[in-house]
Amino acid sequence: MSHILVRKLRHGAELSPLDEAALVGAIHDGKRLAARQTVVSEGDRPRDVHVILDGFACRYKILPDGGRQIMAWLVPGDFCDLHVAILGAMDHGIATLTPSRLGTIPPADVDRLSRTSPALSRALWWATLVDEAILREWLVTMGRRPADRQVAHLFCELLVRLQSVGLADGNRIELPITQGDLADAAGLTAVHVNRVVQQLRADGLIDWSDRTLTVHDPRALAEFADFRPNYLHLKGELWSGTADAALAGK
Amino acid sequence: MSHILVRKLRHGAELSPLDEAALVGAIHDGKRLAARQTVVSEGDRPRDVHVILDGFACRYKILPDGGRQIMAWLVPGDFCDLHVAILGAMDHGIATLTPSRLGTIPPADVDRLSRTSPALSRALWWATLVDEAILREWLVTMGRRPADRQVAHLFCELLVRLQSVGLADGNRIELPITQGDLADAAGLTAVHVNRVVQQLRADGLIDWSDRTLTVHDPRALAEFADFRPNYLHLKGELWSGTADAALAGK
DNA sequence: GAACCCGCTTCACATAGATCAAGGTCGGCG
DNA sequence: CGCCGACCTTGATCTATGTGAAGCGGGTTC
Repeated sequence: MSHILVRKLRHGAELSPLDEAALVGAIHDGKRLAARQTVVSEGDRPRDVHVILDGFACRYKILPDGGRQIMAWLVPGDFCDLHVAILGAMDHGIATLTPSRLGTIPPADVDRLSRTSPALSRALWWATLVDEAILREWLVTMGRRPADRQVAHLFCELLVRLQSVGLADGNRIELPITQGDLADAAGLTAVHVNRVVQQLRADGLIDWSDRTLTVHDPRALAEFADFRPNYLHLKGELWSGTADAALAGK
Repeated sequence: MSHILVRKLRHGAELSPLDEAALVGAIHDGKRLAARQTVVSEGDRPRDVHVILDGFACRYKILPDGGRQIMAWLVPGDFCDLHVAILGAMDHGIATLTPSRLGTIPPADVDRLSRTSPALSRALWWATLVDEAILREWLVTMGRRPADRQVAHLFCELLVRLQSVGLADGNRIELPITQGDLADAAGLTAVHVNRVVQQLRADGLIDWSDRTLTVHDPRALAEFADFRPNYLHLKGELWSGTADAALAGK
């Protein structure tokens, strides 16, 4: 099976075998980290670009009162800091949520690859723009959707994202994060997330136990959450027939 | 005075006079739009790239219940849809908030410029990455900050962004948007935004009348809002001495 | 200059979600 | 093998913000 990063980026551009080989060749097998370890801190200027090869991590900021807001899940295939070189210092931190394996790529190689291959250049742009699109959708969710829809929406997104890189077993994914983590991402309280999750379970929409999330009926959950995967800009007809099609026909 | 787009992008890269001329030369003077007009709709694949030359616009999504979430302010110098070509269809809409003037750039020219000039390429990346950083900060604000801080934070950000492109008169900016618009951006209600704005006025932090926002003491407002401009990744020492410096010394 | 409309303001009341607090369960570690 | 620390669960109560409704002022239209 192909490299996780290749599986992801194929959604963003048509990569030639040469592109794929060059990309994989640039990845240095990096460190393993335990759960809840800092990968990069706010203010850092990391030397290398990090890629998640295995495990879950997140982007976050800490507030003066000690609160934490998670602004993105980083799952296998995701870049942590593709373009720090351009921005200078990190404006947020990155930490693992579960034991993880990270790869690194020297920034010079990133530059070279994207100058050499139009397809890779496009793929890297695509990955960045999708990250941005996800942020926009999270903003909508936090701003305008009630807590239960919000949590359901996060579940839908995670399912699709993991499916898109071949890390799902049907409608079941490994989701070894904590309800507290989920709360920090949703802008809710752990207590309230707990109540919401239990309701989703009681409604037969999901099962979440043994670090495994099972979505019994993805279309029903998507309907409930008002989840439309268009913002993930994936190739292929993931979940064809969801509200996505409804929008297209509008 | 130089072109608004140049003034903005100079924060992202060292542009040579040639770069600047090439960039400005690529901009076609576009249409004028009244307030509250759609520029691009969700699902569109706009032919040209749009730049705001004058006025205020926003990115937004509409929810099934009719609610609107604004996900970004677009002010003069901002790109509306720099990379639709890569993503395919727009996953959100763009609309003017005030009467505006838009420029357009053919996507082929964008490609050419960024292939030809490393500095321009970097500047375009920078603009995109800053948009993303702003989204992250908004997420933090919506998730973890109370309504009054949230509104104050938006004011701080707007002030700095407009200052950075020379559109502020000291600590005063033209802010011809509606309290309802502000509410749609903050994920609040117009009623509640009204209460909060009045409180900020009563506390002597701001004045907002005649479509003009005056920040009496930027450092005090920033302190109140927990605003640190680092995420805007601007050149120069805007507001040096704010909490930003505190973080650096941490 | 009357009629309107839009945005601002205020008030009374409702509620989603926060907060505080107390168990309970389970896996890891001494 | 028993303790301890994370995490989950539940309950009671509080509060920030939403909802619904009404009035007001200024600018625009006819």
